[in-house]
Amino acid sequence: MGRQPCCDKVGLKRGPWTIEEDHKLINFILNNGIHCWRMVPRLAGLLRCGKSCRLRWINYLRPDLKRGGFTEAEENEIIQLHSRLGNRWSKIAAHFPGRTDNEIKNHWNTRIKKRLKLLGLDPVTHKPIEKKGNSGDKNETALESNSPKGREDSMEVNFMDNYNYSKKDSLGTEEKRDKVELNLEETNDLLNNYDICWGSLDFGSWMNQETNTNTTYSPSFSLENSSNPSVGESSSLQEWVGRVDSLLSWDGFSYLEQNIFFL
DNA sequence: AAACTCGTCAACCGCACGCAG
DNA sequence: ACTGCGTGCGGTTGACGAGTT
Repeated sequence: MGRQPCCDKVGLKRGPWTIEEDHKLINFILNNGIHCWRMVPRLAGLLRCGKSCRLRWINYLRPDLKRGGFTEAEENEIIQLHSRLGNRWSKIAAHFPGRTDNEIKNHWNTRIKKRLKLLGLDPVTHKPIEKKGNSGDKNETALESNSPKGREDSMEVNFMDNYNYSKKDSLGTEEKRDKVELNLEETNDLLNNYDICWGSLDFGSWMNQETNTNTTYSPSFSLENSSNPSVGESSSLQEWVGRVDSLLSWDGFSYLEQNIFFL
């Protein structure tokens, strides 16, 4: 007999999560921990499957998530780890506290892969791509280098620098570079705001206390072993939820506050 | 202004794995 | 050893916004 589906999909909601759903999930997990993902949606009053809840929590709602773009140092480390580990994203993510495997995978597929190709490196083998002399050859790199500028860049980059990116970006203009740096500044401002919100609560230690787990970061973060937050901690949890509310502009959900489990 | 293209990333799918019975 | 279940993982999809024509 075939394997049972992870959930009964009939009547379940799919697609992007609403703020209300997020709120419900966060409140439920903070109050009850996670003992069985399959039960979470039902107990939390969500029309989602357990898998979807797990994914949402791990990739987006987890309080210890690090937000914002990857730094160049992080990118370089990802590349080095990928050369050793291959597409084992969860293993790679284990080296980046606050980053998820999904995030790293996405970043790899959308950014790093292209940069490596521009550098003349095969993103799979991490070795220089052999130039195929035949004009008929149409590998991806060749296609991406179709533009004169693309070719120019790949020529001028010394790929044996081993992942030390050229000072110029793929477009090769200082103007573009300035733009990127500007955006980074904006991002940093945003991150600072995040730090203000998240940072005042020592979530790392709270998590460790709650989970009684090892001190090393696990990308497969789970509250499975956690007991319910004790009464003494509920105030800081409330504080956190309050901050989350303001952070995510959950103005429209104040009514939920009245129904929050631990109030 | 509309149509189209492209890049990004959240979310889904299905298989693999580990564990308990 | 086998089976069933819950979870983890990696590949893939599709919605959406930004940029371009």
